[in-house]
Amino acid sequence: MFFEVIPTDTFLDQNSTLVYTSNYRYQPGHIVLVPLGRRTVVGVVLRKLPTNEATKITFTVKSILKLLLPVPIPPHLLAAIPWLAHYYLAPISHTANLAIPAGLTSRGALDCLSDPHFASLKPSRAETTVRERYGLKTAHKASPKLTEDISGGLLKLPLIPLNQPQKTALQGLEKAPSYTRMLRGVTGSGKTNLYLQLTAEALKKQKSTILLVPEIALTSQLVKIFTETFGARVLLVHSNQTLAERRKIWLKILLSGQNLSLFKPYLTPEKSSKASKSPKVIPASKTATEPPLTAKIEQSSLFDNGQKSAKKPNKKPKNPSKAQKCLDFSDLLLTKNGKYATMESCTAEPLVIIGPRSALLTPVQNLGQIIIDEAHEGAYYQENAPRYSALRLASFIAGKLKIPCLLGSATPNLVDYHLAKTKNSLVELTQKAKNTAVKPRFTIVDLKNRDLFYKNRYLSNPLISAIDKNLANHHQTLIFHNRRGSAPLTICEDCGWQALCPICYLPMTLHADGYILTCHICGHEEKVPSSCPNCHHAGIIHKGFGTKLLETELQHLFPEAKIARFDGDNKKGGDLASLYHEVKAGAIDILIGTQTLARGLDLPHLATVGVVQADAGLALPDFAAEERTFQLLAQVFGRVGRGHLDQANVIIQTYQPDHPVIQTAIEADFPRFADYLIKKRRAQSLPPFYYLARLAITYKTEKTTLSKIRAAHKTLSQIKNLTVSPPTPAFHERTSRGYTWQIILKSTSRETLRHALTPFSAHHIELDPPSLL
DNA sequence: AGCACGCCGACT
DNA sequence: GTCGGCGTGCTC
Repeated sequence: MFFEVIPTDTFLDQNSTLVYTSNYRYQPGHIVLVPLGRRTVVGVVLRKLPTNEATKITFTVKSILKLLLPVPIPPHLLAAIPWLAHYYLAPISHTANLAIPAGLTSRGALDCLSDPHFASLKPSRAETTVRERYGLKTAHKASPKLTEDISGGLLKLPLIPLNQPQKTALQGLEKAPSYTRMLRGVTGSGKTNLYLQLTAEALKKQKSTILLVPEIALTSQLVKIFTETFGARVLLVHSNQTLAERRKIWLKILLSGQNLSLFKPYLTPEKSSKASKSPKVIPASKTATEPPLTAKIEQSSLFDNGQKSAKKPNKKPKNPSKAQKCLDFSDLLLTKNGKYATMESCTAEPLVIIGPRSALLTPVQNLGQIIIDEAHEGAYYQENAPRYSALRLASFIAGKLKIPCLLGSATPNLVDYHLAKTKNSLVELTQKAKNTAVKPRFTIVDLKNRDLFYKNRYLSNPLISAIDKNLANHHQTLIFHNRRGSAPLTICEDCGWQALCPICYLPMTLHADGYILTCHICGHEEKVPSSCPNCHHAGIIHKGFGTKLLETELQHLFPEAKIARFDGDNKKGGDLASLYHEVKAGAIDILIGTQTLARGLDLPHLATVGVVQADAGLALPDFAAEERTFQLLAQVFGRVGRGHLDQANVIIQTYQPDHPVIQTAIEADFPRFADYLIKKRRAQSLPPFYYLARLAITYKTEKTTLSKIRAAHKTLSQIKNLTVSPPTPAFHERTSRGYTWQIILKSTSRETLRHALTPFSAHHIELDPPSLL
C-alpha cells in the first residue's frame, strides 16, 4: 500500500507531499516517522493512495518507519494542514507542524522516546488501559453522570441567568446564516455569560468547546469562571506549560472519548500479496542502511518504555520484523488475560479547551463550537512562519464541521466586522448588564498648548490636579503610555551616532534603572557607553520617553505616593499577580502601564485614567494604525467607570484633539468609528475592499537583494488586476540574515494574489498582513 | 535541516 | 591552474 505523507521540518514547497509504502493499514491523520533524504522526520499520513495513482509512480518509494501515535488526529485537523498551506501560501511541511503535539519535531522525535507520556503507554502488569493512565474515566462511570450534570448537578456553579438583551442576542446568534458569527458587545454587556451558556448547551449535546483567549493571564476572570463552572472538564493550554505538560494535555484531548478497539484493524499487517506492481520499493529494513540515527530509532520502539539502555548506537537493525514490531500495539492494548482492552462502551467525554491560538489545533474529537474572545487581539495572528490568523482557521474548521464559530469583541477588527455585517451574522449587545456603571467625564488636553504643562513637561496640570485629588481621597490613578523603558533613542549629540542593536539593527531602549540599553525586539542588552563609540565625544543623550521615565517623574511630583508600573518588563517576573492583588486592594496610588495594563483588569479603586499621548499610535505609517489606536483607547477608557466609584474621569493628552479616532473613542461609538474607517478604506483601496500581501526578499548582500527584488517587481507588474508597490526597504531592513526589501501587493481577488506570489514561495510571503510595518 | 552541486574569487 | 566560499536545489 502507498500513502501520501506530509513531512514536517522540511522546505518542500507548497503542496508537495511525499509517497511512502507500508504493509500496515495506516489511517489518514496518523503521525509517523519517515526517512527523508539522510534524515528521519515526523510526518502526517494524508491518505492512502488509490491504486490508479499508485501504479503511476515512477520513482523509488521508501517505507514508513514507525507509527508514533496509535490514534490519528481528527479529520478537521488533518484537513486544516493543506488548507492553511493553500490559503496562506505556506509550505505544507510548516503547517503540518502546527497539528502535531508540542515539541514532537523531527529533531525532538528521539527525545520523545524517553518522554514518559509517549514512551510508557505500555501497560504495567495490572490491567491498565491508556485511558486510565491519562486519568480519563471510562464511560460506564462518566456517561450517566454527565447527563445528570446538565439537567441538575453537572455544573459546579449554576449559570447566571441571562437578561433580556442577552437572550435576544443568543437567539440572534442562533439565527445567523453563516457558521462564523460575531458578537459585538460593549464592555460589561455580559459576553462571558453568553459564552458560559453556549458552552453548557454544547456539553449537554456531548460536544466539546474550544474557547480561544488572547493569552492566559493569571488575572483572567474568564478562565476563573469557566473553571469554576465546568470543573475538571476544562483543560487549559498555555505557554507557561513545559513541552511535556503540553504534550500530555494534547494526548489527553486526543484520547478523550477514543474508542481504542478501533485500533485493532491496522495492528495486523495486510497479508500482502508481496510488494505490488510497478513502483520500486525500499523496504523499511533497507532504508536503515547507514546512519546511526536511523538505526537508533528503528531499534527502540516508542513503546518499549523508552529504555535508552536498550539502544546500541551504530548497531544496525537485525531484521525487518524487528523494525516492524514498532507497529505492534498489541502490548499496549492487551490486558493481562490476553484480551484486547476494548473500549466500546466508552462514549466521548466533551471537554472545554481554553487556550491561545494554538489551542485551536488540539485534536478534539467531538468539537461542537469555537468561541474566540477579544477577537480583535493581535495575538490571534501568528507572526512567524507559517503566518496565519486563528480567526480564519477557526472559520475554516467551523465550516468543515458545520459548527458555529463565535467572534466576541467590543472593538472588532474592521475586516471581520464588515464581513459579519454583510453576511448578516452580526449581533450587537450595546447595554451594560449592570446599571451601576457610570459614564466617565472626559477632559481633552491639547499637547500643543504648553501653558497646560508648566508643572511637568509630560504630565499636564489637569492630570496632576486629578492625581492630587485622588491621593487625598485614597483613589487610584492610571497613567497610560504605550512605550516601555525610559527612552527609545540613544544618540550622540555630536556625530549623530545611534545606539542600535547589533542583532536587529534597530534602536535600543534605555532602561535607566541599571543604565542599560535593551533591544525590545530580541532582548539583547548592553551597557550605555560613557562616550560615543564613533567619535568619542562625551555627549550621549537619550530622546523620547517611556513608562520608566514617567515613573521617575511621578515619584518626584508625588514623593509620598505608592507607584507601580505594569508593562512587559515586569510581566515575566511572576510578581505581576501579587502586584495585581495590591492594586486591587487599593494599596497602590498610581499605576503606570503600557497595553499590558489596558487588558481586562478590574480595578475597583480606580477614579482617573490619564492618557499621556493618545495620538502616539496614529503617527505610525501603517494602514491599521487607526483601528489599533481606537481599540487601545477603548480598552484604556474601559478601565474606569465600572460602577465601583460614583465618579470617574479620563484625561486625554493629545496633539490632535479633533481626530475622528479620538472623538469616536471618547464617545465609545464603535459603529461611527467603523463607518468613518470603512469610507477611508474604500477610498484608499485597502481591506476589506482589497486583499493585501507582502513579499519580502532577503539576501546576504544589498546588491543581490536589490537585483532580485527588481526582477520580482518586473514580473509582478505584468499581472492584471494586481497593484504592485515599488520595492521598498523593509521595516527591519537589516538583520543578521541579510538585507530585506519588500513589495506590497493589492488585489480585489485573493486568488490573483496567490497566483502571482506562487513563484516566490521560497521567500517571505505574508497574505492578509494585519499590519504593514 | 542537511547535503550535493555548481559557479566565481585568492592562493600554493 | 585549483581550493573553497556560498548561493541554489532536492529530499518520495
